[in-house]
Amino acid sequence: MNLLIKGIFSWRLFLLLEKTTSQGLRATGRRMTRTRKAVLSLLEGTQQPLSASEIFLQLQKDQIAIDLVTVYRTVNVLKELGLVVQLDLHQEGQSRYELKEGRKHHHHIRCQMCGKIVDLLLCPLKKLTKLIEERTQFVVEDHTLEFSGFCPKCQ
Amino acid sequence: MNLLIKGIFSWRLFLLLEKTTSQGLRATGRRMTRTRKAVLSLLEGTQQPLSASEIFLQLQKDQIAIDLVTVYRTVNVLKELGLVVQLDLHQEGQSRYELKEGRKHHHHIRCQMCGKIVDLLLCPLKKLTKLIEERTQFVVEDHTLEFSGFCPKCQ
DNA sequence: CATTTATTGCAAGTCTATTGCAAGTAAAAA
DNA sequence: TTTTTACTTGCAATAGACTTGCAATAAATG
Repeated sequence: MNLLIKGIFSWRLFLLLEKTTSQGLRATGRRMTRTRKAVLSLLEGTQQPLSASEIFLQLQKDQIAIDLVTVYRTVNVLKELGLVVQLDLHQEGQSRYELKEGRKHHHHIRCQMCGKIVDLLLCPLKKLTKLIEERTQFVVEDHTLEFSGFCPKCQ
Repeated sequence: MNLLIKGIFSWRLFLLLEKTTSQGLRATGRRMTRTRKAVLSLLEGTQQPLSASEIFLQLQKDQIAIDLVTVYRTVNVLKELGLVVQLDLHQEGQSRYELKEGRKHHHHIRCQMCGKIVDLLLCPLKKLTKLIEERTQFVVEDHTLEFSGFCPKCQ
């Protein structure tokens, strides 16, 4: 398996690709391809959640030719496999994607000025979920929580 | 002022239009028009938050001809005036609008099956906001919180 | 009721994302 | 290794939500 995407080797990336191939793709009759490796590699090496067009542009910079359509299809496959989380942040008009692999459930805060996104490593909603289920008679499956404001640089 | 939209008179609607005109529109050099009355009237009489196209279609049913573009412009004006809140619910791909007038800050739960949206008359995030400001050094301006799951009918 | 200028409708455009299909290619079978 | 199978990709076209330009319309004011 060719791991030398962009000429950079990462042990974490190797494990991620291995696991994705054997437990994710192969198990669902899918294949590990050049483009899927490239997208996984990029997401693995990036802090901020990326949009489809950002992934497209970054890979273009890295001399990896992938159609934008393929980026959309790829992140959707990775989402189905549970490897990637899709974020629909308020007032962004586009989705962002981040690796879920090995990360705890968390939320985000976004700067209204520069768009910087920072992880919030907390979730205060477990108790609240029960209360809501009692009050509304819904079965709660998911929640989204997002803060926005001004980051230190933009205040 | 013609209040007889759809031939139905409502005292609450009368007060809303009066207040909107004098304190909102007039104060910002804007005008109370047939279309703004119609949109306000519809939102005032609806429980669920409505999307632009839903507003458009409902007004068409009510024999009130308003262009979809005008609906978008109208809800944006009402949003600027602070009379309407824009909701960008997860996985909906479109914004919804609800009257803010006279309502407390609240959040929503949405059925993943039928799309029904129910108000949650609570907000557990006041204390959390301070903690987040301390941890991230952001100044928090806003937050969004949304639950999803299955409503009683769809379970 | 005439004037001023905000507002509307229509057409066209933007942006994000999806779909159909022929060509390309990874993985299994021979 | 070669062949076969069918999953993937790129390209073009399309869909859907929303915006913009502009001429025509219609509120508000004197």
